[in-house]
Order: sequence, then C-alpha cells, then structure tokens
Amino acid sequence: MAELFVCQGPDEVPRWRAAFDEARLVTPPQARAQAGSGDGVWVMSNLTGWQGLVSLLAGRGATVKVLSYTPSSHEALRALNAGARGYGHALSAPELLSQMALVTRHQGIWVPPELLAQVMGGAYRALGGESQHQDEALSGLTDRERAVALAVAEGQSNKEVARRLEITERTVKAHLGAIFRKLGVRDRLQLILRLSQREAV
Amino acid sequence: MAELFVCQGPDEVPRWRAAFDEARLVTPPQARAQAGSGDGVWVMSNLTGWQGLVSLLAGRGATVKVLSYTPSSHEALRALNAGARGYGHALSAPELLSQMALVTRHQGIWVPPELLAQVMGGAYRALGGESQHQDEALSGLTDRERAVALAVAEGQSNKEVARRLEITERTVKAHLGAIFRKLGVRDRLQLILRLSQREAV
DNA sequence: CGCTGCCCTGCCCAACAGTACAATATTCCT
DNA sequence: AGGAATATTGTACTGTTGGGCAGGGCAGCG
Repeated sequence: MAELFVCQGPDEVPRWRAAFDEARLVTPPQARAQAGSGDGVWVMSNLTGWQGLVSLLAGRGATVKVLSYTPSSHEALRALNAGARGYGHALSAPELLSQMALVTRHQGIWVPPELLAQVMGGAYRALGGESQHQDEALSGLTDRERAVALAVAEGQSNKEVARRLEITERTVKAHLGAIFRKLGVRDRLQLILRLSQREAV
Repeated sequence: MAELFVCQGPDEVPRWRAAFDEARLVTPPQARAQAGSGDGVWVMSNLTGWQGLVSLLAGRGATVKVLSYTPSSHEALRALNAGARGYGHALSAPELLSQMALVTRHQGIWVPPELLAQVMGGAYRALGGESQHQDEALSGLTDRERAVALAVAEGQSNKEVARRLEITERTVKAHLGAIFRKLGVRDRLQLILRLSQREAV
C-alpha cells in the first residue's frame, strides 16, 4: 500500500509533495516493477506510452490516477478506458489531489467537474444515446424555454433571440436562467456543448 | 445538509435505514420542494420522470444518486447524464451505499465496477476518429493560439484558460483576438460552433 | 375563489468578454 | 542591422451576460 508518482524528470514535481509527503517519485520502469495491488499510482499523461502503463497497473489491481497539463474530455476518456479511476490537471491544488485519492480509493471515479458533462455526453452518445440526446435534454423544458435553448444553440446572442421570438432581452435571460438550472449547466457555452455535440448520424 | 430518499410507496424501503438512520423518506413533489444545495438525494429509477427530477435537483446543487432494481449501463449513463453523481443497485449492501455517499460527497462519480468497463469501452470506441475538421480550422493558428482555441472550445472561461496555460487573462484575450480574426468568427460562441460541428465547412 | 405554473417585463448590478492603444522581449529571416 | 512574426502584459473602455428583486397577466385545477 504505497503512493507512487510516475514521471520522467525531477523537474516534474508539481504540488504532489504538499498533498502526499510520504509519496515516492518513480520512473515508468520502476513503476512497472514496484506497483502492485492496492497501491495508489499517479501517471503523467505527457509520458510516452502512458496508456499502456495505466492498463498494466490497473489490471494488476493498482488505483491509477492520470494527471495532465492539458486536460481534455478525450484524454479523460482515454485514461478511464485504460483503467484509470481518476483524471485531472497536473497542477491541481493539493486539497483536490487528496480528494481524488479519497474518492478513487473508495471505488469512485474522479473527473474534473468541468469535463464531466462532456465525458458523460460522449459516453452517452457512444452507447446508443444517438441524437435523442438533444431531445431528451430539451424534454424537461417548457415550449418557450426550448425555443430559446435552440436559438442559443445556434450561437445567437440574447438580443438576436429576443428579436426572433419577439420578446424582451430580459425575458430571454429569464428563460435562459431556467434552462441553465434545469439542465445543470453554468452558462450558454456549456449549453451549446451539451446540445450541439452529437454525431453526424 | 440532509439525506433524502425519494420513492413512491412505503414498501420501497430497501436497506437505506441501515446505512443512514437519519435519512428521510420523501415523495417526488416533496423532494422538489425540500432538496437544496448540499443535500444528498437518492432517487429510484422506477419513478416516472426520474430523469427530470435528477436534473432539477442536480442543477440546484444537490448530490444526486440514482438506484435501480435493474441496473444497466444504459440507464447508468442516462442517470449520470441527467446530473446524477452515483448509480447503483437498489438492494446494494449498506456499506456500499455508505461508500457511494462518501465518494459522491467528495465530487466523485460512483458506478458499479461491472458496468464501468462497459460504459467506458463503448465511449472510447465511438470517439475513435473525431478531430479532423478541427485540425483543418486550427492549422492556420500558432501553437499558443491553438492551445487557447482548444481550451475555449471545451467551454472554459478566459480566467480558466489563463490558469491552465499559466499566462494572464489579458494574454488569453490577445490570442483570442488573433483567433477570431484568422477564423473569421465574431466571438467564442461561433468558435465553438465551428470547432464542434463535423460537416458543412 | 385561491393556488400554481408559465410567460412576460422593468431596474439594477457584478462579472465577463472583446477591443483599442499601447509597450517589451524573443526568435527567425533577409 | 533591420524587419516580421510571435508571445507577453498593461490600462481603459464598451458591450454582453447572468441574475436578484419585484411585479403584471393568463390559464387550469381543486
């Protein structure tokens, strides 16, 4: 039961020390040799062949977390698919790293909140969610809210939506507020990502 | 900060009591009225309109977990996509429920291990060949601009991009200005639409 | 006849986005 | 040496966005 950080150079020591002072820094070959069941392993995604390493260690029973300097939903999916239980930014705050460790140690999955919607959206579409994705997300909305959501998903500004629906900008905002709340997104950007990301059938 | 179990009949009381003796059993309408930010809510997937309820409560800041008598990867994705942070069997052992609560309370995702591989595998296969349209649009940009564009395309704010790339917000704006000019879009909304749509150049 | 849900609006405010007008540093090419 | 492109940051300004507070109108339901 150890905590291992897999990275290449000695300059690659972000804030891990602050979160885990008992941790050991190791190179990929060392990790292959040492890590075993029950260990917590952190792998940097800038290592060549990190996915293979993750698969190997995860298959051996280790709890693998992947850290990246440039997190993305695609990389997150690659990591999780390889068997990682956590994925996050390499420069995350120590408290966040501790949280990741806690969650993953208890059979949980940890992904940055901002990537979660995308990762889930991708996974959902992949498993036969098809283009019902939009309809389903929109089904909980009222008629007016749906109209606003669709217009915003086309990239229209509040002013343009207001003109199209012949209502005030204030009303557009009111509908948008309800949409954000119901769909659990924080702003129109996330709304667009949620609605416009579906495959070309 | 309360723990709520949403179900229809009184006969629907699995082993929750054992895991959370301070919990309250409520009906869907009561849940809508009472649950708020920070609350832990458990929703049965045999309720009609459970997805809407999950969206609503999750959007409100509650930590929602979905329980099913017939778990499937598909239903799990529906739950997570609706904003739930946990999904499991309604008759799970109390220790498992406690674990779910712990994990989800710390921003983690909890899904039965046997479903996880299925979910992730499907997602990964489907996302095999995505970014080509992106490469095309991004090819005219410099390295830095491309990094900014990709981050923005994920829905990140200027502040978040600045943190990720370790530069000032002002610099992010500078890069964005160049991106808008080169790609001929007026703002980040249009940028997202351009990068996330696969056809129609 | 109240109650509730949906729709519409006004005023106001904090935060964020985009840009104009700068300046400084580095690198690569002529 | 000089120029061009890139990367970085600053100050200041305008416009957009999201939302709190507050209200009006209309339909359906018990």
